[in-house]
Amino acid sequence: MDIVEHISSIPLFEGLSRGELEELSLIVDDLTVVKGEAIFLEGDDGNGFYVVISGKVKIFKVSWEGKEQILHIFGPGEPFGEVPVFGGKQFPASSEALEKGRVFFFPREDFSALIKKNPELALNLLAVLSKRLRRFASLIENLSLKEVPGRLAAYLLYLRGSGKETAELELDISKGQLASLLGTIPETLSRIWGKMSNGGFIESEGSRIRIMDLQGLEGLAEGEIRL
Amino acid sequence: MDIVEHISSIPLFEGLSRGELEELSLIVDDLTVVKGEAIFLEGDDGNGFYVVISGKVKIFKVSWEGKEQILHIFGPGEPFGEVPVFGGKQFPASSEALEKGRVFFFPREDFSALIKKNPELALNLLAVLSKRLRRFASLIENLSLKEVPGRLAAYLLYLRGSGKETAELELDISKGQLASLLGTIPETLSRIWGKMSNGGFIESEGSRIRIMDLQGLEGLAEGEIRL
DNA sequence: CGTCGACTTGAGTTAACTCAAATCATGTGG
DNA sequence: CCACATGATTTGAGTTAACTCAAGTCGACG
Repeated sequence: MDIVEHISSIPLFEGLSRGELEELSLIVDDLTVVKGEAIFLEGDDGNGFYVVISGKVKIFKVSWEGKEQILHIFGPGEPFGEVPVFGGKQFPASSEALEKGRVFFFPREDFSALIKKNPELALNLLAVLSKRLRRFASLIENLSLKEVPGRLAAYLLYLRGSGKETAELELDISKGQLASLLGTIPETLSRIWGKMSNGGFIESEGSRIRIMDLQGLEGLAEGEIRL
Repeated sequence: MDIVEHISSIPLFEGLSRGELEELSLIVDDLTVVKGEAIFLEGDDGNGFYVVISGKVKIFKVSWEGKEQILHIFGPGEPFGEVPVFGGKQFPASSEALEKGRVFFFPREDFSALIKKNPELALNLLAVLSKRLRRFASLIENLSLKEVPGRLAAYLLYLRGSGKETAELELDISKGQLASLLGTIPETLSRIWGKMSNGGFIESEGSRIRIMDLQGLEGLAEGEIRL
């Protein structure tokens, strides 16, 4: 597929003219990434931002002892690493490809110019950042105010919501990564997963999950009930 | 002081023409708040955003059991509650005045129109949201990857940074609120505060703090050393 | 079929929590 | 100006969710 085609299908660029899209296609850097490849590290200077074209990318922080907390997992069409473009300074977290894929890089300068000419684009960006703030607020709530069972329940409900609202779910990341996303470790996640299964809340086989007690999960997520 | 004066001194509105500032002054809602007054609640529809003129405002979430996590504390000149303006939907958290003060409210519609005409304003907003994402990333890191002593040390270093880099600090919120900001409870904070004092990291008397061992605090914040 | 990484299970430890009570601080009415 | 009420902070004792370390077990792939 042509680069312009890819760019035009990025939601962030909705509303741009054909000419602008072509202009963008000239300044974009088309990157191929392999599984586990670092895209940028916390503290690096951010001279532009990225958009996932294919594959998945995680944004994360690592503690002194090596524990990892995933902030985001982005898929095709989603921009990432925009903070330094507007906030100046460095990337607040690191980024790594979860699987082989393709990523576009847009240099800051050219992009900034485009924003000034396109209020529409600025609005799209504001919407993207707002959505991200929302996600962070929710993550903070999970980490600070919920126990791990509640976080897991909330995640399963989130997965369901983004799908067709069926009881059948497919976990699209490894359990190890899920643990990191929920702010815990694989051992703890595994134990709680087990309890949720015996508890009759879910049934699972590998990454395939079936929600058996939706109300129960909601109760867990809210903290009303416990495992 | 005249309303236009107040508005013109808000960093977010830097770059607006006199005419635009006056236009804003006509649509603004000038609110007086008392200590403890709720400004909006999580889930409320957001039909505009706010700017603190005087006093302090906290943005927070509350758990089922009543534990509170403060997301932000804003002072004069700082905007808050902008997420629903760009992201649609409701406020992701609640807001309450920490002390008697004054708050301006800007209705969404009029403001949106202004953005479209002012790329400058949009850029300012993007910078504000970016800064906020940074703060959240740091909060998430603290909650997930640091223990309470590390969070407290990081907070003290942050306080110092925003001041004149002296060893003398003034805690401008109650310890109870600080506990909530650090994702813990007053009892735990008190105990750790005590340990930091005996440990020779700080000396304190009420809200007045003196940093006695800067390197030690940095070590604590990084997780290299422990109490 | 063996190897490697992912996941699970077991045992023990610990940071931080809950509940309860004492102490301190501040501001107000008498 | 004092005595008390109210809220903030501290201290004590006990509990617990989640962690660490260690040892399997499972599963996919070369």
